[in-house]
Parts: sequence; structure tokens; C-alpha cells
Amino acid sequence: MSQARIVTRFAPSPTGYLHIGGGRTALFNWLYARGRGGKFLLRIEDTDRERSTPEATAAILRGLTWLGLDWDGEVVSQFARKDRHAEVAHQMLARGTAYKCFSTKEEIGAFRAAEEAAGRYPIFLSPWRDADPATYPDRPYVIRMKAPRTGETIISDRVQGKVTFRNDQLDDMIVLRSDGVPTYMLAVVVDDHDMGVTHVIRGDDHLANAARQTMVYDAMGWPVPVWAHIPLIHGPDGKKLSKRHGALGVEEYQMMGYPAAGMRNYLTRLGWAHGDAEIFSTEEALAMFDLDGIGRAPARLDFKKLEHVCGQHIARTEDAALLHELEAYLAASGQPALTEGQHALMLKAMYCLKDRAKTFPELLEKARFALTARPVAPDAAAAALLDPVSRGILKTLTLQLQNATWEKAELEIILTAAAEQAGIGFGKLAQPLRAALAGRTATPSVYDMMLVIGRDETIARLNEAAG
RNA sequence: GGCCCGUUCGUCUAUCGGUUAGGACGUCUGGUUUUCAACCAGGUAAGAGGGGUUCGACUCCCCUACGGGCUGCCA
Repeated sequence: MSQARIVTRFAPSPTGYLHIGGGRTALFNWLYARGRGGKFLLRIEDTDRERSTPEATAAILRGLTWLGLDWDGEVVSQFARKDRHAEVAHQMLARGTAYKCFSTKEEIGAFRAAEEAAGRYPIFLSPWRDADPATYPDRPYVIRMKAPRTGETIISDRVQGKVTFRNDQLDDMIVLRSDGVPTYMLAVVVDDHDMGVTHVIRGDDHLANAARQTMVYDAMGWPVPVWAHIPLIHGPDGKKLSKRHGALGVEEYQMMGYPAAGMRNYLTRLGWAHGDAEIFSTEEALAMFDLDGIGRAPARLDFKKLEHVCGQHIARTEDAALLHELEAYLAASGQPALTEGQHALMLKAMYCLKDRAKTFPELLEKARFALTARPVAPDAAAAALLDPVSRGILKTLTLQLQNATWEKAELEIILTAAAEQAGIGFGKLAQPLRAALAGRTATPSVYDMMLVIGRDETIARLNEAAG
């Protein structure tokens, strides 16, 4: 049997931003398809007209784009396909695998209330299931799936294994509402079938749905896709994800300054493993990712590890690309863009910055010496370092730097000698120098700073501080 | 309530009946050092509980506890 081309999809409902769990689901689908030369499709499940908004759709698309998850073809609107769904519902009717049900919401509600009051599990069994069409009343009806009443439905899941559901636990779900709008349960199946989806990778909150959906596939005589129900992500406290945990929309993470590559890496490892692989590029992830590596237990978000992974990625990213991403971060978070001069200096400085930052805000903080303009405004700690004695030493140093060739080796000789002359350790010299050059007490190496800003700027800042 | 899923260091996880239960983050100690980081070395720390099956269980089965999901004319 030849392996058909793999097609996966991400199908969010546009009722809010793309949250981190949805982002990971999309990522898994993307990795699986793209890693195997398959297609990754995007469908917006907007059949709930009350709660769906175009703003949410836009936010989801932005989130996916930032994460670098590109999809094939046009974004499919589920609502736009409602006629096709209705058509299938009627085909089911014609095939005898569905029937018209005239029970009203009130009747069903009353039934449920009575069952629950009696301490029973309310499975509504429609009296119209086998009714004679001649007895049909003249009023609105829904179309219900004629689900098997006995036996069991078995889901063969790539993550959960074989999961068995007793058919008598499942009721005849509605596939077409009385207003002619299809329900999710029908729409997903029709869409996945029509779009040629071969692998359904989604949250395990859909596991039970897979059984009902299997019945629709069977009713239509369509091949059932491969299922892979992945565990949900929990907050750091192990509870379900909510805004309280800071586990917000994917875009919030972008605002916090995490690089997309780091997010992908972290999210890939959350609930999935391949031996001891921890830090890897997207290309490597694409090559390694497989459904077999997905765990069955929900995973918690760990910001410390996220930061570590992001730091590794920042350190590995090529300078120009990193600067480009930093500027995108600036724009996305509403901060002023870099001037041409700052851009050039950042590019020059990147080598001594990227090893020490885990997020873009940290990178910016380390880059303060390169981004600031004279007069350098020292913070309290830095100002305290610039006492009269230190200023005197800096003044002398300025003279010695005047004609230095601006190379690290020579600067080392000069600074070391200066410290000796002053009768202090190198550290005692480096601190005021740091304060003068960056206005801060924590900065990159003094040599790196001097090399990056150049002789003239270095001397100007020293004079300013010494004066 | 019913059905379904889950449970290995604090956290993410490896292990697919036989290991001193491995790695990573965190944390602790030491090193490097020019501050903060980064980096390097080392330490710390785990099979929810109870029954089975087996020569041998983290691994297979059952029960309990705990957590989660579903149980809509929501998706």
C-alpha cells in the first residue's frame, strides 16, 4: 500500500486570541505535515455566529504567522460551507443513517431535568427515530444522526491507543439544526473529508467526539482519518490554563520578547520528546517530530525553561537575522524603532550581547551602551562609582587612549597599565569605566563596549564623566 | 452521576520486563572572571497507594486516591 500524502489541519474557533495550547496544537500539525512533505491546512470554525468575530480570526492568523506556522492554500471558513454540510445531512437522511426529529427544545429540556432529578444519566432518545413519515407534524425539525444503539465504537488513536466507547452511552446527535445550520459534529467531518485531511491532531478534549464523528464517517461510507489526541497544557500550578497564570495568547509571548524560534522549540518539547533532544532548530524538529513521541499526560508551562531555551536560540541566531527580529519585536510591542545609527551599532555589538540575553528586553538592556546618546545618564549605582578619585583615574586614562590603535590587544595593555599605575586592581578600574561608558554597573565587557562605540565616542564619554 | 483519559526528580521528560532509573530546566556547591549574565565541573531530587501476573516489574492486569476531559439545536 502506498503512503498517501499527509494532510493535517488546524481548526480553531474564532472566539478569542490564539492561546498557547492552540499554538502548540497548530505546531504539532505543522511539524507532522511539513516534516513529511505533506500539507498543513487552516480552517476557521465559525459556525457559532454568536461568538465568532473577525477580530479573533485576525488575531489567530497573526499568532500563527508570528510562530512561523504557514499554511497551504486559502483559509477555509466553515460557515461558508454550510450548504455543503446541509447537503450531506440530507444525503444521510436519504441513506437512512439520519432522521428528522420534531422534538422541541422544551421537550428535551424537560426530559433532561426529569432524568437528572431522578438521578439518572440523561440520554435523550428521540421518539422520531423510527417514526413513519406519514405521522410527521408540520413544524421545524432537526436532523439527527441515527447512531448505532448497541455494540461499541473503537477509536484507534496514535497517542491514546485503542479507546472503546459503548454505543448506548452516546445519543443521536443533531447534525443539522432546525434553522438549517449544521452543527460542529457534522461540519468537522464533512470539511475534513472534503479537504482530504488524513491526520486529525487535536486536543484530547475531542477524544469522545472522535467516537461520534467516526459514526458520521461510517454513515457516509468515508474513510476515517488517523486520530491523534494530544493532552492539554496546564498552567504552572497544574490547573487548567487561564489568564491568571500568565498563560495568555501567543501574541502576549511575542510582547514579552521571546523569540519565535525559541517558542517553537519549547512548545515542541512540551508533551513531546525524542530521546534527550532539548535544543534544536526548526529544521531538526521537522526531521525528528513524530506522533509516537507525544506523551499522554498534560504538561505544565515552565517559564524558567522557556527562557533558557529562548536564550539558547538567541545565542545561536546569526547577528543580522537576530537584529531583524529584534526590530520586529520593537514594532510589535509599540516601542520606538532604532535609528540608522543605532541599527549599525547594534549590528556591530550583537556578538557581545546575544550570548547573555534570554529575551529581547534583556538584549536591549545589555545593549544600552550602544543605544544611548551623550550625555550618558548614569543611574544611581553608576553615579556613585564616579567619585573624585575615579574621575581622576579616568582623566589620566583618556590621555593614554588618545593615540591608541583601537584593537583589543592594545586596549588590554593600556588598561592593565593604567590600573597598575593607579595602584588598583583591574576590577576597580573597570567599574567606573563601565559607569562612564554605559551609565550602568552591569554591562558587557569594557573592551567590547570600547571596540563597538569606537575611540572618539569612548573618549568623549570618558571626558564627560571625568569632567 | 455515567463514560473516557491520565499519574517517573519541584518542572519538561527518557525507559518500550532485567539500568547504579538517564537527560534538560530549576536549585545548591565550586571554577572561570571585569560587573551582570553566559559558560564549565560537581551535588540535590522521582516511579501516587495497594493488590496481583512473572524467576524478575516504572514497564502487563485489577482496585483505590488524586487530576483532567466529555456528557448542548458550543466548538
